[in-house]
Amino acid sequence: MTTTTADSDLPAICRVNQLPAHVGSTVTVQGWLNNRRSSGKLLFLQLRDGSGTVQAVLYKGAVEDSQFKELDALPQESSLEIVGEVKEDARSPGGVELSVTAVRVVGLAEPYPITKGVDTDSTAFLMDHRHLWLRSSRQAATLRIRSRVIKAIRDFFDSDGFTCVDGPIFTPAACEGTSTLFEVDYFGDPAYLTQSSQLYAEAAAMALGKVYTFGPTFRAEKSKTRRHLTEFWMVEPEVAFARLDDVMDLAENFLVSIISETIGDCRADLELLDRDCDKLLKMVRPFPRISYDEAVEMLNDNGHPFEWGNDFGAPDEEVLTKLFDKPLLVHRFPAQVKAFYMKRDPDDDRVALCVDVLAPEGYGEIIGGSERADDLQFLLDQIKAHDLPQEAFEWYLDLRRYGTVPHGGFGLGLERMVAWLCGTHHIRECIPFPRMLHRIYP
RNA sequence: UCCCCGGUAGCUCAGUUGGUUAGAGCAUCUGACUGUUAAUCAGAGGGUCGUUGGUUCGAAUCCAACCCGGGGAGCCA
Repeated sequence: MTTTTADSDLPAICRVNQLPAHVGSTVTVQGWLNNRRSSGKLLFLQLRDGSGTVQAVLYKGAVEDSQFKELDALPQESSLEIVGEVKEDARSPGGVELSVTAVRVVGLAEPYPITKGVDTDSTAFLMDHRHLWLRSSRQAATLRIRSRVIKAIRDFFDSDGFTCVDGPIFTPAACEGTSTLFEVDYFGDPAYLTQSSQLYAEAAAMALGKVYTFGPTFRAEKSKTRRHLTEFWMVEPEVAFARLDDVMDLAENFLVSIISETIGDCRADLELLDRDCDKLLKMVRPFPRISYDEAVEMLNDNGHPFEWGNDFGAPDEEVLTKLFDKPLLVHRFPAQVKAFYMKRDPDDDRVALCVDVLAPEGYGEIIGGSERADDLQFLLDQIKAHDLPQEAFEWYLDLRRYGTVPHGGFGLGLERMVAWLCGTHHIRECIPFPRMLHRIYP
């Protein structure tokens, strides 16, 4: 419980989720009117404060008749300070309720657009009202889980000797073509919003050993699927002297840590979202690891013809992930479908030392990582073969000129991770204000 | 960029051989009710049927173009 400052005449303020500890006390609850029901001389005000909702019971006569009448007609989402005694009552949702002695209307609301008939099928309407939709219980729960996932991510790396070194948002040149980059005017020259901090993370790893970057990422792809945003958050660890097996171990430990940490603190929110936490807690090490070659074989064995050399599409991933009940690690893809900076497998020059982590239940690729090419001449050849401007990469090539070492890392898409954890169908609900094709408001 | 679906009240939707004044639930407004749980009950207001053009005596309904949105593919995290 905290004490008030501005309105010190009111009893101590209590958040809704703390009310059970204050049965018998008179407290103030600050929040918004979630719902209202009346029964003649009896009025039920359901108040939401971000930590939960509580039912406040008001008898006619407890306040002046004129105020009772005003409260009996109060629009949804009006903001209130309610003073009342905390009482246990089995008839109240949540077990405790407020027996009201005073109410202050802080802000009278206009008729609220999101009404009972609006459900999650009304996508365009809810997206246009995203700023209000956040007030619904499912959206608020999702954002609390997102916040906890972010903390779990930072805690995992911070407690394992990693240094957080965020990459720049403005970048000078494309690392993989400009078609998927957002161009901005940078004092007369073109610049681009970052679509990965990986190259910068590699530079930082040569200075600090173990680093991670965490920030927004921008992709100008015109993707319209439940797995895509044009602006999303990505965490990218990078470790000097790490080999592909180390990268896969790190990814596994990382995912298990996020799941257990988040469930530890957010079980109620996950259950509100109808997510089966026990099922998630079965995601323990080791995760299945298969090579691309084995994956191709599995696809063909399961009546899903697939030719070696192609990248997996969403339907291919679905077939593969349905064969397992844990995240699936697929490693050593054909180099031709992967980025120029990935190291080749010394045992098979056709494949790259890379790994994709595919989440179960159709959430797709949540992690992509690799061991990086550490040989200067190989990178020079790759840049030429990919038709990239070498001068833009001189700084990156310097990392191979001045004490090159094996190293690797991966990137995890935050919203895809949160969507999988929450069981949310579309990742747009897993970021406060999603940016998509056709969507930049609010 | 390609494929599929849609656009009727603030919201969700119904509305076909083309035919009076376009309906329902929720929301809003008015009233009733001393334990409601998405409260209930009675009444009221609320519409450029996405836009433009065409066919027709007559179009929400049929045709065309366009606009907007949704789902998926590709690409990716």
